Amino acid sequence: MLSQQENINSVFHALGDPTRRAIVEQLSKGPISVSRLAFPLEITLAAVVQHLQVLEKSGLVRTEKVGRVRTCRMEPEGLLVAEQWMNDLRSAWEMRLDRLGDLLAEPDEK
Amino acid sequence: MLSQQENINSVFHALGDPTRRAIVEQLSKGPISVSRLAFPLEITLAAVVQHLQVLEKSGLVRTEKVGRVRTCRMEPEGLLVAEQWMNDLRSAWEMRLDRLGDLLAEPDEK
DNA sequence: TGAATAGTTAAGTATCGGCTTGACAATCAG
DNA sequence: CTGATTGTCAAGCCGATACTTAACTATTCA
Repeated sequence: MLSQQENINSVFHALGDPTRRAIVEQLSKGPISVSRLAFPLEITLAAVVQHLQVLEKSGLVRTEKVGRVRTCRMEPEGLLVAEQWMNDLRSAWEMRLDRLGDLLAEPDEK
Repeated sequence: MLSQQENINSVFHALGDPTRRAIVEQLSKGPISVSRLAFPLEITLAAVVQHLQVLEKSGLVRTEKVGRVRTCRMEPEGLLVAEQWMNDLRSAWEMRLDRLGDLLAEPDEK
């Protein structure tokens, strides 16, 4: 089981690579097999499989093999940790601005 | 000038590193100098400066030097491209689900 | 002026990450 | 069974990157 910190790390690390972002963009349009995923990317199947392993460990993608074809789907829940991290960051930033604003508005409050 | 794609890439790449995320977390609490930023990170000043260069090029951080101290601030606008990318991804995913739902609800529509 | 503070820059190192190749396994179609 | 499709695994290559060290600059302060 991944700790929260490790999970955040794996998600941002996964999204840091443009090829992997292209993969999840494709998956957002619907499930697809590994080889059909590979085709427009112009890299080998093996490379795509490696990207998929990274994405799967991060929880952004789920895959399932039936017969000889592995079908890949986006896992929207996986995005949550990243979205949450950014929201928290913004909140901290804005809370600080608010406190600053209060101080400026009421400089001589008791 | 960075293209949109290059910008998305630089932001996600910047956030892919845990030390850099720690830096922007610290900056969300307010501006701070480079050496005060470095202290809890347990790496050299030089390393922190390098991270700051990455963050600055991505637009997530702005720095300004006055006298001999460089003050670093978070640039919340920089987050927008990443937030936008995630929103677009979710939208695509949900639009697809909607169309799927329509098909199931009205299987014999003209 | 001299010493301390704060940061910069360049060079080198070592690890990581993305990719390929090539050999292999499993499934399906004829 | 044979051959084609689809994917897997292991090894290695190589460029990117996180980090250090060390020499240097600029500013502040006593």
